[in-house]
Amino acid sequence: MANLGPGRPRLEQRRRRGSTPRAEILDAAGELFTANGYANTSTRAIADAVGIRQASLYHHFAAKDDILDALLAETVAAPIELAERLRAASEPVPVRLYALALFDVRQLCASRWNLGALYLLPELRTERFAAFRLRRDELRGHYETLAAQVLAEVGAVSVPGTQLLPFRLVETVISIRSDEGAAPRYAERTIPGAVLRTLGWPGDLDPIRAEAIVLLDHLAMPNP
Amino acid sequence: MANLGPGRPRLEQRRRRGSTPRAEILDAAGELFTANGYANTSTRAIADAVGIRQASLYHHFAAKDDILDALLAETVAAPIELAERLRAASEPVPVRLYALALFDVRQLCASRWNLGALYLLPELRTERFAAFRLRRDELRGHYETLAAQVLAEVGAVSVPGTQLLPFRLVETVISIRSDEGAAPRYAERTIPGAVLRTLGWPGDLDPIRAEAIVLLDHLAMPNP
DNA sequence: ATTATCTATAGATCTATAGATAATGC
DNA sequence: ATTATCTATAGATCTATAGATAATGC
Repeated sequence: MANLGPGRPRLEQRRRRGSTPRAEILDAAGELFTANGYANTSTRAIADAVGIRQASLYHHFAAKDDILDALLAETVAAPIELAERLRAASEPVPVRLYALALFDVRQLCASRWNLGALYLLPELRTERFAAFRLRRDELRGHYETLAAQVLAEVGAVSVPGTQLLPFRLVETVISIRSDEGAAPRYAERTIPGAVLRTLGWPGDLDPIRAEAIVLLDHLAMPNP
Repeated sequence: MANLGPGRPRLEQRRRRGSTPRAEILDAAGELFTANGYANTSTRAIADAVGIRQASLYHHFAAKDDILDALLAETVAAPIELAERLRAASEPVPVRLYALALFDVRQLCASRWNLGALYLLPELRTERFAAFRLRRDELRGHYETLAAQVLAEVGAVSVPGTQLLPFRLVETVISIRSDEGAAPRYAERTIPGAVLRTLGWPGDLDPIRAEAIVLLDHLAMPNP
């Protein structure tokens, strides 16, 4: 009801999740980019979905690609933050890797839009998105470090490149969710478990999972 | 040199791989769609890359999405054909699943363009691509059937959804290749191996791999 | 004065169609 | 006659900028 704050009033009512115009724009753009594609989504379509004029977008974002960049940054911030906290944790490495995978899978499943589907956009290869690529590389690095430690613990001779699979396995949630329309309930058990299995971890997964859940609770990551 | 066949001569020389105009167009479109995105690639850009006028494309394809459809169809035809032949094979199930994964990974690594990156295009959700989606579902079904048989053989209590992972694991080649610019050499050993490991297959992978390679040789699939 | 919106528009596209033209093939 | 190309263009976009307007806040 209230149209608080300064500025000329909108012609249309607020309709989007988010308390600031910026958040409203990101919500609309997230929906449209994932539903219709980045290049196919016009700034006019975003503005229409928010209920403002096309030109008004440019008060909040200097260009269309700044909207994409903001959405992408949100997708990696929390898992990177968690991975950094996990470095200081004293739990066994398999528990820490399981916790990272579980947290990431949960976020990929539960996020309002399947933004991970944007990772393959050719636009991300341009200089404009170099910073985002570095952030995603950070996250990938955390996965690879933990995976290499698990491999070392298991001690079996492992096939080259095996430590790269956990990160990729977790991101299969993106294509599963894209193909099935929603992420299936079993993903958050199956995929973190498969992460340890591909590394040759032979033990029972249930206690690892239980420890990982407690650990996540302790680290108190804001749930997505 | 020769400009054989009927029709008005081109203004520019042939420069694309492919002996027919159709093949030349698909080669150019494959490059441009994967490098710059489908929506970002104009029919003019494809025509320029082939060395013909924009309008001349429409003699070979009725619309832009027909070009995409033709490219996509090529990516699933060979693995589906192989999967069908594998049903009649007498080798143990793990060998057959390994063979399918190995063949598919090899094709995804070696194909001239990383066309799998187009699977996440929002355009594919439209009615226009319903036939392609069905074909890809066929391939996924073959993976799931073989995976379920391996799970049954292994006999361990498995986590729900585990039989869906092999198909997804194989397709991680697409994002690996997209991120690294090329598919790494170890993918064709690591990924088929990981497929069996996620299903709980406990044995030595080397003999399975050797049998799978012989099997592929026998089935004489045209190499991509 | 500052802020968030609005209206209007420049300049650059893009897809697909209509119809002409220049080869080969019968 | 058939085929593959060509030229020309309609009609529909799209992003970003310039500048006006209507609120709040000092």
